[in-house]
Amino acid sequence: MVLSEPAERLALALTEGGMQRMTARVLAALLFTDQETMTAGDLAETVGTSSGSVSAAVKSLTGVGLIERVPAPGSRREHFRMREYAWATLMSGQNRLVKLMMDVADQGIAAAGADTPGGRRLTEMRDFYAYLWQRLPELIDNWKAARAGR
Amino acid sequence: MVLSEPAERLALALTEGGMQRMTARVLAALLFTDQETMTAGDLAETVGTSSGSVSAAVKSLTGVGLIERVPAPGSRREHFRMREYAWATLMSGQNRLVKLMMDVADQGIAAAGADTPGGRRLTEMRDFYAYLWQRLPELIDNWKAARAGR
DNA sequence: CGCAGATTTCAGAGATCTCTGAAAGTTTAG
DNA sequence: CTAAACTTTCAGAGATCTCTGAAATCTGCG
Repeated sequence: MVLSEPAERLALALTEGGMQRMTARVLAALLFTDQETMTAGDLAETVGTSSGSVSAAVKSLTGVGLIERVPAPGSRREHFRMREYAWATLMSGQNRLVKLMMDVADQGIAAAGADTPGGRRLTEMRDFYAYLWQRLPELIDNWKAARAGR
Repeated sequence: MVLSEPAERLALALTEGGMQRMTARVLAALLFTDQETMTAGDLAETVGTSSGSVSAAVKSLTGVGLIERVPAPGSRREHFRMREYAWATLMSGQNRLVKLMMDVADQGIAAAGADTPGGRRLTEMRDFYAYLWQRLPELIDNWKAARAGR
């Protein structure tokens, strides 16, 4: 078993968004598979990589909430699958960056003084990210609500 | 002249968001300066880097619309400054990635078939990014409108 | 308790990316 | 047109990141 060409293309897109290459390929495998869940062995075979890389990838993907371990009674292997709302979760994670931008802008204003040319530029920056920080969660919640209500 | 500590911190945040280190530091210099504009020489001195790195950085920043060349009559040097709505522009640029995700998901559905387990996962993905693709531009336009109306 | 299968860790090889500095190119004043 | 000031390009050094594979660890069955 090997990753299909569309799966590789999707992995590449995730990589552009900042995800590690192998992590993205493992996620693509879990997204495209026709099975309900995949074991670490399945993933290594599909992606064509070492067990070590798969271990690192599932650790990272589990950490950000994109996939989950599935209890598999009677098997000694771990099973994984994508979580519900994985993409909304991924987007929410990006929100951490928005907060960071807001914070560094605030620190800059404090250091430079609001009434300097630099302070004015930083204020525009801070206001923009504060706006996003308020609106992005609403946007994502609306999506979840719309989806749940179908 | 050297980059202040808050400026370095801001550059680091931009780096986390995917911007090159030197590019981020040049942008931070233009953001924090008390001058109206800076020349390539100013930037090299402030950031403490080579002329080559500054050249690459301003090329990249100009390309994505974050800064602009300012005509400077009577000077043989180029002057740069941050553009208005730079942060909104940066955000709009990220939208390209949203579109890409939508497209690769669509290609996946076409390849896998909508009625397979993989196809269903891909459909959820496609729908989510299609939603963002519609909503993010609205969000940014609203910001611009609110800002212009002050 | 001990073993077999499965997973995780980690050091080092290899690949990739970034930065520098010098040479080439460009622009404007004289 | 020439020269001086400034900017851009680019090859290679250096730094950083990623992946592999083998050893160590873990898990659950007999």
